[in-house]
Amino acid sequence: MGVPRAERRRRTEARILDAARVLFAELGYERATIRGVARRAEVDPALVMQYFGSKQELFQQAVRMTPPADGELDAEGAVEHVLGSLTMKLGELPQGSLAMMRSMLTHPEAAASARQVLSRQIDRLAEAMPGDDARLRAALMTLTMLGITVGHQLLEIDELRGVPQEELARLLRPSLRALTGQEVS
Amino acid sequence: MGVPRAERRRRTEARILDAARVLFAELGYERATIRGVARRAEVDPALVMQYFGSKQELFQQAVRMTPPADGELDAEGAVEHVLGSLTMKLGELPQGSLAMMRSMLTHPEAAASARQVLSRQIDRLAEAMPGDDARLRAALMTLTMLGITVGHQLLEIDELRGVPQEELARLLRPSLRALTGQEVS
DNA sequence: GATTTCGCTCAACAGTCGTTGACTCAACGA
DNA sequence: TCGTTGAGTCAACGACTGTTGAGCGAAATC
Repeated sequence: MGVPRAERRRRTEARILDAARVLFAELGYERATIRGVARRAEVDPALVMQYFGSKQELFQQAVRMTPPADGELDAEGAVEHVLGSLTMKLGELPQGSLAMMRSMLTHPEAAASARQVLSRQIDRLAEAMPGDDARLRAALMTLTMLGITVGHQLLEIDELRGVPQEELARLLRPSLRALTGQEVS
Repeated sequence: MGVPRAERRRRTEARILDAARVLFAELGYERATIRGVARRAEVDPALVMQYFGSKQELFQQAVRMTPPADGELDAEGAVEHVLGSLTMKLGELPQGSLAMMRSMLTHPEAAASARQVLSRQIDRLAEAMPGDDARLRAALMTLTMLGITVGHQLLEIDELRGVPQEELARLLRPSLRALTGQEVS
């Protein structure tokens, strides 16, 4: 089989990264082992080290993702933007995001990464919202979605199993809208 | 000093349990070690095993808590009940709850325990809410609070740091109320 | 006061983990 | 064709973990 060396290398590296994402997402940073990743990628554990240097760097590479391009939003667009992230999440939330979320409570590096992602989202929402406590309300919106995503994707709460994303969006829209508007004392 | 044997035993056991709760809450199940718990309780690691049998049982004992007694609730009381759990949580959320939450995404046993606690809360809220999708809306309310608690207590999101609980309750009340009421198609 | 009980410690075992260095062998460039 | 590079493997090290059994010494029992 005439597979060039560079190509082979790229494929194996990708296979390792995919395996790492799956295991980190399923088990979290601690329980996922280099040996397990290697076994799933059909590769020797030492090769994982040779390519990624350490378990820590493997995790960072597996979790790294491109931040979504941002445009301007108004208050109403903010609600739909948050609900949109829900829609994406209920479909095929990227394995890397799941890996980050799975470990964010127990692995310091994952926690830092999660804080950064959430902070970016909060910034974006706050710009679109009136009032001086806009950041606080934006944070509450973001954490609301975090809770629902955690409950659905990671804890697999029964009540959310198999509920179509449109219905969730429909139920959540008034609730999120209430966090957007400026209250009257 | 004449401290009776039974009393001494009880004190040491309590010291170990307290240490376990703190470490499980700070580090999660995996990173918290029997040796670490023993060191913090100023005791030999073997004693922890002798008293609790295994790390798993130590965790269960540390996390076990008495479910709050439940009375009747109406739809409006449900919102205040959820907000009340927030109030408690922002003050001195018991170390055992923090330990459970910290590990719920990475430790299967903690996940099961969390599901049970959340399920109980969902049941309680659903009874107080009208409509056939009451359980779903109750789940969304519960997960909303979970997200905010996680963000505040475990991820320590900057935006929530030092915000008085009354203001959080004030901002969240309309949002939660929107999840309670029956929508008109 | 002698004996038993038991809270507690000490030292070690077995397993798993991340990580490393020496090695094999096929693809590559001259 | 020959030497070189580099993808990939093998076996092992050292550290850390949960867990165990033997033993010590003071409190309890008679």
